[in-house]
Amino acid sequence: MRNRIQELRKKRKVTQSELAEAVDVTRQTIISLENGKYNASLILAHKIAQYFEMQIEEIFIFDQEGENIC
Amino acid sequence: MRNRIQELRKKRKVTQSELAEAVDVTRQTIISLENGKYNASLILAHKIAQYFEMQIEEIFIFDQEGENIC
DNA sequence: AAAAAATGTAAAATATACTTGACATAAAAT
DNA sequence: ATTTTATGTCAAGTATATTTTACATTTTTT
Repeated sequence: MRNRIQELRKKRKVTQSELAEAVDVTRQTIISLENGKYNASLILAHKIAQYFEMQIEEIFIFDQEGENIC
Repeated sequence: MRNRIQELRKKRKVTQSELAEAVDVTRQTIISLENGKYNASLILAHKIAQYFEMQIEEIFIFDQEGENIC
């Protein structure tokens, strides 16, 4: 699963700190999400989607149906 | 945050075990989600949404903007 | 009414999301 | 060129999601 956070954030010229504060998490969390360290929780995903005024599915991309790693 | 899993599941006459298997989690997880014990992860929310052929936001309801408990 | 299927509870274990703090480097501003 | 602002890394700690197992209760089927 990948996400378009960094892309959207830069497009709107918003800083990691600003986004972090807006959605009420640490800057560290934003960094980790942008760099694919882990996935956002549903609540955080929702807050981020609201911030960008988009649907969750437009920001978080769940490619190839079978999400298998094997 | 509440969800419509149980409602949708019953409407389609599908059992907890069946849904659990379909989205690849334990029956326990479905029970806990339906009974509001905790929130689904983003990936699970997505799998469930796909199962019901709906958008995540149509199934998981994030009421009153300020999600504050205080 | 008895058997079977579906739902629920509880607790311990593991996995993953998120925080905190301290420090390093890159980019932008003065 | 040097200060400031933005981005990144690392590690340890806390919180929350998910699994596993075993058992209890309710609902449905026969």
